[in-house]
Amino acid sequence: MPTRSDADGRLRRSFYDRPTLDVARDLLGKALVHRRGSTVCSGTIVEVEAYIGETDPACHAAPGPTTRNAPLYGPPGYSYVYLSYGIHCLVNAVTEAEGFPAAVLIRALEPLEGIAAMRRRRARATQGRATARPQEDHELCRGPGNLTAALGITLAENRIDLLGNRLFVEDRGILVTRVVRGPRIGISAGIARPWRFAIEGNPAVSKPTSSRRPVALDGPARRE
DNA sequence: CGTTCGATGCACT
DNA sequence: GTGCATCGAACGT
Repeated sequence: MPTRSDADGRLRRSFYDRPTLDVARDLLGKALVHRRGSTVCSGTIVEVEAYIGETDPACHAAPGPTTRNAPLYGPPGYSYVYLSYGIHCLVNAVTEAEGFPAAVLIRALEPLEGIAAMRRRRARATQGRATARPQEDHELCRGPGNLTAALGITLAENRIDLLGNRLFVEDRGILVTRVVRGPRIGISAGIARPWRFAIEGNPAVSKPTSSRRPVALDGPARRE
């Protein structure tokens, strides 16, 4: 079978040019890396969600092509970053063939490199607000808005090639065995689709509302 | 345990 | 003008 990463472990275009659910599951355990100048921040991807096509009511492509969602219709292996609730930038990896709008939202990382920079950025992001600063390392990138703040990913990182040297994903040989799967978080439509994946038991995984608990992939079927 | 709510910017109707 | 793929504190039961 073809390798989907290069000699350095960088994921190739062919990794992203696949069914989105496969890409989502396979992104678990990979390392997301952001370089800004000499500052490098990275973390192991521990939680993702898939957004697939115009028929997925929670996907930004649901209304058809617009200015904002244009990256979803572009080639796979590009970033899609947008502003959520006027406060947080959320980062996706575009998947599937060009023309089919789909992506994987990166929801949580376990910090690897650049932890001091992550703490600085998170502290800056909470300035002027009565919000507690993260104490433990695994809190730095827990949640899609938190991880972009920690890594310094902004709208300036929208629609950039994930095969470049600025924002990319690496295979560092981590084998993920236990995966939990459940409904996506924070959406009002499309809740029935279990398109959220996370590494079981990882402390950096964001906490869903109790009514939306994930279930183990191997576990018993969950009642609707 | 659970739900509510403010902060905040912008794409979209 | 409306509604978010959020976060975390505050408050209700």
